[in-house]
Amino acid sequence: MAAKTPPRIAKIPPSLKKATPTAPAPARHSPHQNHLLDALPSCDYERLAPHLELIPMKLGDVLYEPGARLRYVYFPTTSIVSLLYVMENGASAEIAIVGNEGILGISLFMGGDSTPSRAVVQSAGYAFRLNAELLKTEFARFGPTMFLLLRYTQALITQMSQTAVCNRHHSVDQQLCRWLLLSLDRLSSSELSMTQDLIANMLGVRREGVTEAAGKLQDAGLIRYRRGKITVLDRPAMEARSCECYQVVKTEFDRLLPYVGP
Amino acid sequence: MAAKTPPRIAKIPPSLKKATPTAPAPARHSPHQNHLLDALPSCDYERLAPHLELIPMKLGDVLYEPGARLRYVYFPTTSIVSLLYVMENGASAEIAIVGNEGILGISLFMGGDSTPSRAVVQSAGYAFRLNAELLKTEFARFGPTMFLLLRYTQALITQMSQTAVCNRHHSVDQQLCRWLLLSLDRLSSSELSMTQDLIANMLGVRREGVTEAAGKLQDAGLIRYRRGKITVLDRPAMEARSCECYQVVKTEFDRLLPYVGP
DNA sequence: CGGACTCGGTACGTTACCGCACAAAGACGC
DNA sequence: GCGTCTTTGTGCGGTAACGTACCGAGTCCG
Repeated sequence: MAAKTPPRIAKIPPSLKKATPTAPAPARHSPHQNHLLDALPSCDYERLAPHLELIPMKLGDVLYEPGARLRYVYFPTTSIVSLLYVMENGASAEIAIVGNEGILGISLFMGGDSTPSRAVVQSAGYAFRLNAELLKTEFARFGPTMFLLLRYTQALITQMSQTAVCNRHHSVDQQLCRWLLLSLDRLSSSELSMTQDLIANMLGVRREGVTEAAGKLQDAGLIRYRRGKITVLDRPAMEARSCECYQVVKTEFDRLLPYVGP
Repeated sequence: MAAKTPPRIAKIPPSLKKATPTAPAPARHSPHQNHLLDALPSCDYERLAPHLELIPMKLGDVLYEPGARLRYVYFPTTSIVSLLYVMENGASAEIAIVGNEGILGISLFMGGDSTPSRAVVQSAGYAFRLNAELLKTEFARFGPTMFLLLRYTQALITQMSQTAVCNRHHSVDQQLCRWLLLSLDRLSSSELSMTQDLIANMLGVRREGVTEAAGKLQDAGLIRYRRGKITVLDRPAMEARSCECYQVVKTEFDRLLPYVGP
């Protein structure tokens, strides 16, 4: 395979893009829906709060491109964003998922100002946006916010590492379970708006492979699949089918960011 | 495969362990052989220098186990260390390589105190060891050392991400080239002491797969392989055969840590 | 120098996933 | 309500990597 491998690009499915409502009423939105923001000590939070802007995140939106200088960081509330690596030949693979437990743009405070990865909205919703300079300033106070961000980064590293191992050793079936569970944890509902093609791009496998794996799950009564909507019916069974990678990542997040408790 | 996959554990090959000399004379060793230490501003360096201990690193030594509290950090000079994830069934895969360009134990200052990964010496040599508390203290001065460590961590994240993508999309042939090049960059010579079995464990593939891939490289005149010794004969050709992952990682390291120049 | 062990090479059937091609079913716009 | 487009389902041949088994060559050690 490899060099010959064609596209497999994360194209934006136009139908879903419209189908997905631009998300629930922003009225109910509070920065506290993002666990990271919620965990800030109040004095740090007060400083940042006035500068947080609520932003709608549409499916397929690209928050940043490889190498581009970051101008904002994002704290998702109801949206989910994927960190993707896109290769020269267009093939892609997801390396991490970021939702209401985290922040997008860690390379800003890590010192890189940019990353070789691309951030794409994988599930529509909202996020709070913050100017890059303001976050850098806050980070440079060397207070609780800094340590929180670093702990989050460490958790993200775990997720990336586990993805690497999972890509090497686990079947598409198992990976699909892991992926669905990770996504589910970052949403309030048990329904995902997501085409199989999109999932395939995230996992870096063929669309047909996802169709087959999802078919098995549906036959087993674990999920219901209907044209871009997945409903998870039996979560415990999903966890049993998933590879250990899901639990490892979840455990490490809980350990490093204990406040995230549901 | 997956669940059924048996061992593939990084067992310590006893023969190589002895074969490899306990490394060159420590006399010539200086902390400046580690690029990270070398890049410290002199006032920071002076503070740490008295506490750096030169430690021999034998092939197969485990510097830390998953979940264990870190007591030291290590700055390799002539040794190379692999970060491995070992799975429940014993299967393993490398997620990053650390040599004289870096440091082992980043989770210490990232706030985790431990990682789910295991660090194994992959190429014998030396490293400077520093007490964990001392590094933490230095980090907490929020000076140049901190920013340097964070930039290194960002580079390491890139390496891990690229490994994830590489595991998904590239052939064993390509991955072997990438791996050899990354290892070579962290040594002064063009010869590696390394059994094919060990390489297979790092890449998370079968030993026979490595035999075959290495055979092709040897037939093409790019390397010479003789019982645990690989000599790279034609580096440019290796780079051409490798997947883009090698260059991506190298470029990002150079960007974030420009002083590392050879 | 000879036996034990390690390491590398080779062979063979099996499997998971790939690439391609095409058909059926659902959603949407007019 | 009809045509169009998107999404999902299915089938088929090809292939890279797997698991297993075995053997020869190199190395070590008594």
